[in-house]
Amino acid sequence: MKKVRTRPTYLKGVLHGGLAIGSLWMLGRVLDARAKYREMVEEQERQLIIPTLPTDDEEMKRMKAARGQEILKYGIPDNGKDVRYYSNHVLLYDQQKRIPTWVAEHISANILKGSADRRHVKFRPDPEVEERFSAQNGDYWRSGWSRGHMAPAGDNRKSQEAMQDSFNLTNVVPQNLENNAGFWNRLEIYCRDLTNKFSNVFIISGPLMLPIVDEDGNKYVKYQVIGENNVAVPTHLFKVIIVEDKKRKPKAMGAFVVPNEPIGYDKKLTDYLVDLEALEKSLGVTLVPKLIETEGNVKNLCKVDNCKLIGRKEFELYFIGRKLESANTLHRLETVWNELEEKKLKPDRYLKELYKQKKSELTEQEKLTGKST
DNA sequence: CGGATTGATATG
DNA sequence: CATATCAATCCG
Repeated sequence: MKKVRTRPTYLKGVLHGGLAIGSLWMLGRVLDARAKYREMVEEQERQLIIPTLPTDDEEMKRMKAARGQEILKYGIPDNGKDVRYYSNHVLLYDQQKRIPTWVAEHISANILKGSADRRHVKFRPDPEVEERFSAQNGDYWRSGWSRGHMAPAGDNRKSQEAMQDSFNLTNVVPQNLENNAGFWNRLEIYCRDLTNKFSNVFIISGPLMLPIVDEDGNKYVKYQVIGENNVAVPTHLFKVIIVEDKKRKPKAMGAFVVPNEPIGYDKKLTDYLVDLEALEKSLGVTLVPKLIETEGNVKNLCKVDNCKLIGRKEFELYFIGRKLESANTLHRLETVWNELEEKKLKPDRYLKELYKQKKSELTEQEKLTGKST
């Protein structure tokens, strides 16, 4: 494009008529007018000429940033997607879906020790999230979906603060109850058991919305939303596990994607083993960017370990133990104890001992309250 | 360990 | 009065 430059008419007289010799006043006026003219031309150039693309990348960046500042005069749209830090977990929260995008944690045998109790803690909206972008307990109530921890309560017994943090709804997704209490629970127990074999275990968990092919042959991402706040129900859940050796080097990694539905004892964890790259692609997130650097040394978790979840009998014995521990009446204690026979389970020495101890404890207690009332 | 539901009580 | 909170009970 050619620049259009017109000579201002007010200068014509001066230039055509020549300078008035001896008139410094006039010379001053002329110089003044020329300066003014140059200024005007430059201004026209600034207005009319589209700047040529600078070859320098840095210059380009600078220009875009400067233009961006003008464009975003009224602020940068804010989706609140800053990484959020808590006592014992870190997460990215999705304000649109009202669930986390991912939740990261680190556990070790030492970190798992503790006595923080989930009975003294309640699910609550995350106080750090703007209310209109937050899920509420009411959204889950009678929805048919349970509130599933991503960073499990059982990984946060170290302190009551960590326990309470894990009950923030930013750490929760709508999860099938049977899945939550069953397969997913066993997966979480498996992760905790890994700390007996490996010094440190790093875990990232989160929800996934996978596309399905509909009758028309097209693909759709479809998910239910619950409650007034339209909390998104994930179609699947993922968990990435990294275990370290004693030198604190990454030893093995496993990525799993599990459907958000009941999963029975007939399924193995390895049935849900997936390629990390594929999971990341589907999620749109590079989950462990710094693991890539040492990828060559990181083995498949299920080859280093067997990726075997706790079995049915072991599992049922496990939570019967928990129930015996929490029994507060003799009647309750007996009810739980009778479950063993119903399920044809044989109590081990620990369970028998626990039962005996609890029985004498509760007998004593009920004698006392019986007398006082 | 992972949860929901219900009913009594407290509260504005 | 309706809603919030807690304790008790229950299930896999």
